[in-house]
This record gives sequence, C-alpha cells and structure tokens, in this order.
Amino acid sequence: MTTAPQPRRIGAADSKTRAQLLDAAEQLLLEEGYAAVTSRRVGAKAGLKPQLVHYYFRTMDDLFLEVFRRRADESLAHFERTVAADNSLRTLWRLNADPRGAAFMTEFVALANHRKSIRTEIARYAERSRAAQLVALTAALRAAGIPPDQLPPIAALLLMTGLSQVLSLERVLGVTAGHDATVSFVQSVIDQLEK
Amino acid sequence: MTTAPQPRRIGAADSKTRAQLLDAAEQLLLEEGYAAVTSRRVGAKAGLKPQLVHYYFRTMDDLFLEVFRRRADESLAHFERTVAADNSLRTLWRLNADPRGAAFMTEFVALANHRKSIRTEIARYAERSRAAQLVALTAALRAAGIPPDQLPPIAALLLMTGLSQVLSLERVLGVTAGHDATVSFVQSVIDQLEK
DNA sequence: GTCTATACTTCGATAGAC
DNA sequence: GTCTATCGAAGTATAGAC
Repeated sequence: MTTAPQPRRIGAADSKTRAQLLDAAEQLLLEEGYAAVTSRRVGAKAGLKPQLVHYYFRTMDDLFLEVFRRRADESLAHFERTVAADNSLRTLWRLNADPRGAAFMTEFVALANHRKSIRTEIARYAERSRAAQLVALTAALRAAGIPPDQLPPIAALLLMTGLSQVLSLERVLGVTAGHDATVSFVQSVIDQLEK
Repeated sequence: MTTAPQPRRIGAADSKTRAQLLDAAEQLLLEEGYAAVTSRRVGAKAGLKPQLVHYYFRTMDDLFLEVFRRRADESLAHFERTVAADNSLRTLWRLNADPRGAAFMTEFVALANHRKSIRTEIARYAERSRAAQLVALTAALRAAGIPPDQLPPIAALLLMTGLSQVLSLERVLGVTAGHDATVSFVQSVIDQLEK
C-alpha cells in the first residue's frame, strides 16, 4: 500500500544532503530506537529542515528502507571481503559477535513488527546473510574436522547468531553476568579446534 | 523522572476495567509492536474510553510497566512450578523455547531502548529469571553427567536463550530455513543425554 | 468509575514561493 | 534544492460534570 505513483519531485540519490539525512536517521535509530526517527527529529539532527526528508524520501517508510539497505549492503560486503581473506571459525565468530550489528538488527526487527514493507526487506536480507554465513561456516567446520552429523552447520550458525544477539541485547539492559565466562568458553572451544 | 507526587485520583488495582486495559495493551504489543500501544488504541481495543487509561495508570510508562510485570511474574511462577515437578533438560528446553515468551521479551527490549524506567524493570526481571534458570540448568546438567568444566552452565544457558530468541525473531520475519533441522538436533542431543 | 470537553504537542505530508 | 506556510490526524494528559 506504500506504492502510489504520484507525480512529485524527488531528490537525487547521490546528494550530500540525502546522505546527511540517512546518517542522522541511523544515529537516532541506534541511540533512541525507531520511535525517535521522525522527520522533524531527523531534520534537526542533520541541521536541516524536516521537509527535506520528504523531498528525498517521500515517506518515512522509504527512509527506513534506505537506512536499512545502506548498512545491510555494507555489512554483507564486509563479511564477504573478510571471509575471502580468512575463512576460519575465529573470524566468523568475531564477525558475528559485533555488537553494533546485533543492535541494529534488533531495532529493525522490532520495527518490522508493524511495517510490512520493512519486514519484507529485512527478510530478504536475513536470507542472503544466512546463506553466505552458512557457506562459510560449513567450510570452516569441515576444515576443523567436525563432521556435519555431529554438529550440523545450520545449528552451529543459529547457536552462534543467537548467542551474540542475546549478549548484545543484555548489554543494552546492563545485564552482563556470565557474559565474560561464556565468551571465554566459546573462545577456548574455537582455540582447541583451530590450534 | 516518572515520579511526580501529584494529588490525583487513581483506579483500584483489582478493577475489572483495569484488567481489560492491561489485556488490550498486551495484545496490541504482541500483534503490532510497542508503537501501537497508545492510550487511544488501547481504549478502543478494550471497548472503553482512552481517558480510562490515564485514570488507571496515569502515564503510558506506568501502563507498560504493569503489562510487563504481570506477565513476568506469571512467567517466573510458571517456571518455578514446572521445574519443581520435573527439572530435566527436556523441560528446561521446552520452557525456554516458548515462542510467545520470546516475542514478548523482544518487544520489551526494543521498548527499553529508549525508556529508562522500563529498562530498569526489565533488567531486574532478566536477572531474577537468569538466576532461577541457572540453578535449574546447573542441576540438570550435573544429573545428565556433564561436568561444568566441559560445558559451563551459564554458557549453556546463554546459548539456549539465544537460540530460542533467534528462532522466534526469524519466525516473525518469515525466515525459517534450517529451524526444524536445528530444533531436531537440539532434541536429539537432549535425548541422548537423558535417554 | 466513567463520561465530555479540551489543552497542548508532535507527527506525516503537501503546496507553492524563491 | 531549500524555504515558508499549513493541513489534518493522532498522541498524552488533565479538569470537571455526572
């Protein structure tokens, strides 16, 4: 229902102002949650007029989508680049444990809860990301000598993803009991496998 | 900053209307996300006037807190009751994997992101819940013959919590590839340990 | 305990001048 | 490309009649 082909002006995709608005929106999203991302607040944070948001993105949904895409693409590219250089369990764990990425996803999943167009886009990215990670992890596990019937790569991946997500979530809350011990345990398991 | 000792009327805690409002708020929260929980929408969903929300809860933050507390208390009590009857890995996994509970927490964590009073309350609950689960899981792992230095109970707990959280999150998105295989794997590991 | 009425704020979005 | 001006909708919250 977000598609209404109205004859209205729209800003260029390579505009500097547009990039500033995206930066402001992303920052607000991470710092205060998606409910804080309003055209007025985004404008204020970028030092611009709120109306420019609508000039460059038409609707707030479009803005959200662009914020998401920009980071998602960057994140996937970074993953591919890093793994191409070193596809080890150690590297995969490090990439996955990045707290900034987890916080970003948490916020967008919550947002997706009641914005259909965003849900679709996030699902698409989640699948792409999942596929890329699965390929890398499958290879890394094989190299570490772990047969798939002992630990299915998809299970390992979901466990890893879930763990870093819960660590990130709880850190936001200020609940960190047992985090260090758990991370140490994961590290030691990886060290043992890849020593 | 939510504490302003103003002389204003407030509804009784055992009121039926109050309970209806809490029900409506909880339902909205789960179905459409926290941003949908407004006094107007809660009132409409309960078939009541929006002003009654303020009569019973004064502020929306208070309403959120009561919604959270009600379910958190119920959830903890249910956990204690169930575990008292059967403290097995199987039971702990089943309790933890309840998708409704995970969805609830996801929404509240996102909400906590930019509401301080709620963050505090959730953190308190997370700690209580964590402690109870850790006691139960520690005993269950010992009974299953897994020494703590092979798998620290806190690590097992965070892995389990993270896994059910990510499964729940992705189900909301409609991304469920590999879920069944992973759940089967977890089940088979538990079955092997507790057969 | 529930209602009407209302004050005030902030939101998304558009039109049109410059 | 950015501005001023503005609409209508929706939000929180309160006062006071019934």
